[in-house]
Amino acid sequence: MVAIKDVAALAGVSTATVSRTLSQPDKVSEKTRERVMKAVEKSGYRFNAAARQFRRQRTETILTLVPDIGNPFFSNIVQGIESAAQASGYRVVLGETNPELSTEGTYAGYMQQRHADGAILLGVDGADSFANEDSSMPVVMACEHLPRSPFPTVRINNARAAQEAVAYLIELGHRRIAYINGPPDSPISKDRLRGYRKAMKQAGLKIDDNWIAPGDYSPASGYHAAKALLQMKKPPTAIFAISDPMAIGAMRAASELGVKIPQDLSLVGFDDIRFAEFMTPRLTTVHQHRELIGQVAMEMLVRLLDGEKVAQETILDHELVIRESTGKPRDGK
Amino acid sequence: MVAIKDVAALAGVSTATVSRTLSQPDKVSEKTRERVMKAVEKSGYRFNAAARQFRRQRTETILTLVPDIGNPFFSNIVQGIESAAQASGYRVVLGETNPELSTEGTYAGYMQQRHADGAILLGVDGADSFANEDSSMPVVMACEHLPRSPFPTVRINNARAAQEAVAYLIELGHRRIAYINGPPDSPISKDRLRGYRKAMKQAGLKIDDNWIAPGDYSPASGYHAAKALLQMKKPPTAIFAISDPMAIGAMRAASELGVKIPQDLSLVGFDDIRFAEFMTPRLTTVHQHRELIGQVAMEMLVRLLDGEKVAQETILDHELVIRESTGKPRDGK
DNA sequence: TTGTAAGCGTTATCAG
DNA sequence: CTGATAACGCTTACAA
Repeated sequence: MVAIKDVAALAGVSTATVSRTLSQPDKVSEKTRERVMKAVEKSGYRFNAAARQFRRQRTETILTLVPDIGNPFFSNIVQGIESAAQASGYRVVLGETNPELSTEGTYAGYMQQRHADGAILLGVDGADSFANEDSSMPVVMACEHLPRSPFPTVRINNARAAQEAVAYLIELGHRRIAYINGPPDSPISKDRLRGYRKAMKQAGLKIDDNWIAPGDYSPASGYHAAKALLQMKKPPTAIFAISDPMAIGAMRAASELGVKIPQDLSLVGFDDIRFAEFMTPRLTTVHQHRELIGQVAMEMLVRLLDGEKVAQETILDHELVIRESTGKPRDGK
Repeated sequence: MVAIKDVAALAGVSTATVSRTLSQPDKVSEKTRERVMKAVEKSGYRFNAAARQFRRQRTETILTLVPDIGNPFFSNIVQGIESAAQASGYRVVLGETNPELSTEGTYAGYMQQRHADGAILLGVDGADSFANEDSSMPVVMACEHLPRSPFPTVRINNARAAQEAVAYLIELGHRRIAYINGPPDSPISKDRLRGYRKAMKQAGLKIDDNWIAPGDYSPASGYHAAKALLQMKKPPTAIFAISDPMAIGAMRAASELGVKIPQDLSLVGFDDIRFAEFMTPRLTTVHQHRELIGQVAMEMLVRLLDGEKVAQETILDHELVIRESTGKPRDGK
């Protein structure tokens, strides 16, 4: 194995000089630099990243924990994280927290064992174990905030976004508005449900508990939820699904039941994934700046790693994007 | 910083014993183990992964290079890689090769600098730089094969899959069948195009060059391609798009032009992403076992890292999934 | 089963 | 600007 000392011998300099040439070329005279680089070439030297990480006690790696990489919403956030990480010289280790795919606790001891310098958690799955370890760990949460969490968070105002979406449906004239939920214990679901309830209440509308259908963000769950909703004796005239994949599932259910969107049913999604504007009808949804969320999260983490302070909560903008899946309800409905 | 030697002192054993207790607990007597574990607790010791990686000269990390994580096809493959990696004790570092997001060459020197023990390349982007370095590097390619590549590959038979899809359209009675391509220089596009040509030729059908529309796998590109295709004087009665996102874009284009699927236009996609079966009409497409591709790739890489031999080409099954977006052409067409 | 001790390859410090 | 040298914390022969 060719190491720095071999290059040093070949170039007739010290190991320190070789190291400097490689890491801080400007601290070395031009002549020396050339000689060293030539020796590097000739010797077939390959830098040993593990040795540097060991010596510096920094891995320049961050862990990103994602509930479901298959969901385009999360994968777009990961893209933002990855490009920001690249720009700051960090690597991204990816871990899925989805319990169906991931062995419980695989990543729990990850920070503990100093495999990574910091972590970004997309959603609260597994966040507890991080909080338990040592709350001074450099961890940033994205999308979702853990109540009383020690970790800075970047997200949109989920309650308000949901409220606006539902308010828009009400404004169109809808009174029976159903809601397809996410995992019921997740803060994100709770926030959005709160927004839904608030909008309904402000309009003086009663909520039938059966209108709140369970879901898990997947298209299949949206499909089943909508099927059930649309087959009620007095079905809702509008559905608000808190993820686009669920909304897409709901579109499918409506189509199978001969329910026309937006004539018979208005539908609003959440996230504005790439596919939303290609649906027929084009999907009305709440846009989140997905790449930006990832970028901001990574930038916050870098500041944390540099020992700087960051805001405990960073709230990014969202936008209700009105397209074609929403309209006025039919008369008499 | 609490290190093994501190734990050793506290437990009254040697550092070797502590190391063994942590890495190979069965090589240590029960009594000692307990004593050491207690000392670990008391001292607040945290394992130093970098030190182990350095000492062992193995990072237990693999690099996965993905053209576009935002494409559900790739992200599902990554899920397969990640879960297999977890099962084998490896970590996955994720890198995007998409030149719009990624700085050229960021990951080229990655193996060179021994940041990872091996790599999985999804698609050939950037594969050259790996081949240049040292062809003995543990690298597995997935989805796409590089002609004369030194790297083992796992993929489906793309040419045959495309041929079957087109043959099916021909069998339905279509004669004017258009094709939405991927990046023209990629082997995957070439293989599938070859399959398309072969099927057409076998049926004695001429191909109008204008039927081969450019695309890049994205829904937007499929949308534009289909728009152009459907506005020809004598438009095709069927379109074969070699990615589902492009097919979804094409559905949108058809809808805007009042072209009914499958009555006026049959449409076939490729990959069978999650959303395909939720489209209206449900999308006929070529199913690939996405998670499996990732898993197999990872398992091959593990064997490579263990010094075992692996097959140069592993061809997995695909299936033409016939749903509702395809049908007989209208009479006289 | 346990201990001793020699590294792994880099970087940081300090002196020249 | 360059050199000498001492770590960094762990693993692993080898010895006891």
